[in-house]
Amino acid sequence: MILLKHWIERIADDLNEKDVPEHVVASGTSISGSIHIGNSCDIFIANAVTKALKKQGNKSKTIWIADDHDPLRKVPYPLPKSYEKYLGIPYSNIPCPEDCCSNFVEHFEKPLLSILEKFGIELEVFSGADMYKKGIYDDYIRIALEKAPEIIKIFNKFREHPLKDNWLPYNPICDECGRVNTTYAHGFEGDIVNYSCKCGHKGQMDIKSGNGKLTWRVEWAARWKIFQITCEPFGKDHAASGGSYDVSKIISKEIYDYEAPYPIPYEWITLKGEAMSKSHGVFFTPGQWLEIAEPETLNYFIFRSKPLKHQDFNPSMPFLDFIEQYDRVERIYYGAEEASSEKEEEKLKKIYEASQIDISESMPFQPSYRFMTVAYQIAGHDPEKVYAILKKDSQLPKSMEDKSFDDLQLKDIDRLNRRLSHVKNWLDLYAPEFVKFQVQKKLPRVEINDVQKEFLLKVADLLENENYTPQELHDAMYIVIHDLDMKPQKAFMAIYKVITGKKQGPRAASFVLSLDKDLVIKRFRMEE
RNA sequence: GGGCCUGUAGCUCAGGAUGGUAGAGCGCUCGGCUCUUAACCGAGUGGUCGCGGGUUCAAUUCCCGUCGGGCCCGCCA
Repeated sequence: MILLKHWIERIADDLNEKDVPEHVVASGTSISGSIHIGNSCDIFIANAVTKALKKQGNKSKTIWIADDHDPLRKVPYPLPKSYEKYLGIPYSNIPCPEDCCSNFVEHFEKPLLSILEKFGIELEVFSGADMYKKGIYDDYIRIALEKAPEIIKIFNKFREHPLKDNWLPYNPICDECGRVNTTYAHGFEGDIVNYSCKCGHKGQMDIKSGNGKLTWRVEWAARWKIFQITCEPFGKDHAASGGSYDVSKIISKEIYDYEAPYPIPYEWITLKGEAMSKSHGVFFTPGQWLEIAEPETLNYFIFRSKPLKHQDFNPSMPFLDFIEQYDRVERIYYGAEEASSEKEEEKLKKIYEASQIDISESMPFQPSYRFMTVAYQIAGHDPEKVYAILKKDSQLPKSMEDKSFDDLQLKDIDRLNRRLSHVKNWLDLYAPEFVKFQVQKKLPRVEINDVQKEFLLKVADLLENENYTPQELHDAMYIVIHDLDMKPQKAFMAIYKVITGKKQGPRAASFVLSLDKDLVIKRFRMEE
């Protein structure tokens, strides 16, 4: 039972076999637009591996390299078409689209880098463009140029159409048009490379200037050695046989004499069944995640299944199920709920552990996310009121049933507040219309029949004369319904119509009681 | 041409490395005073684990094959 290991631990176990002074787990992201939960997966995985290695007593760190020397290939959402003029130009040479950052790269990496701390992720940040400018790649470029014939041989093993004999694994940035994907380097002398560009320009450049780029598979291999990378997660596109990992692995060994890192290929995450696409605007970022839930829940999303499993993310209704699942796992972890089997318990605990940033001693307060979508719409962001609603509707865990709001610990109130803002954002951003309702400030224009009116009047009288618990009111209302010989559905509908203007709503009795009594009575009497 | 993932309850998916005929959530049904709702609580219901072989005392799990679904690489990175 304790033999069960999370896949992150297994990877750490494998890495533990390697005899290195320090593990370097690398992640890297192309800055081709907003960085979303799909392509920032490697950061989360890399961080988790580092954490697991440290737990074993190994020295380890996570690094992140911005692939910002790559050329722009597609204009990312939501930039205007006019950005097409930058196609082919390295990201690092493109201006900030909103004039808020020093350039394009900063504009898109800032939203990610600024929130990593919230996820408890520590990493060393590097810029590809910077590395070229500082000359870190220089020796590797020299080797690549000299060993170009060998590299061609390796590449050709995987190619249908062999590369030309004069091909060089290096692309200068054109002096004239600024593009890096339209140049062809055909010769070199020392550090000077001769090239021609599709724009018609023929030129020479010095590799030391940083105005050029190793071809990807060679760059990747060089990078492994430069940073002494021992492990790296990457998208499945790199992992296909004959793909870039296969080739870079050989380049690394034969050209740079470095053992390729332990690979962790991962599957892409789809959004409501659609492939995430930066150019089409179909994506969901870690920052957006934090608007609607705690950082641990994203970790849970990523770590609950093996990295090559397909995962779909849907922030709409299924998100509520997801959060409830997370809460359940949390309860199981803290022994507040029993899992269906020992095996399941073991597994879920492992996943929970892997998802936590700091594991708290006692179980965090879990005001039901789903229920709070209702409570919030009644009470707004008023934790005391919301707490009262939770209490009245038996939504509190046993240990809190008797506690009043004033008895709550600070961390519980904190948690309640945070979840309230998450729920608010979810309602604003992703909730479908049918779960939304609003207590109308004035009597909405509604059509209800005489029996329904009679029902409301009688209930108003009841409320005026007595204080009820939800159950008592519920029962009392049914007596009225019975007396009037009406369908319950019609009765409830009347309540919702005069209060929210809709035909449906939250469970009527507790809903009515959670509202201001005078308002309800007046409303039921159709007074205002 | 090569490779990966996937097929398990009505739906979404765990499990599979260490073989001993299966789990969750949602749904559904029922109950909670006559109890609406994708928003409450409780109980229950639910599967020849895609198909065919093989190994084995025993296969959902391992092996081979096959069919269906999704995706990646074929040089852009």
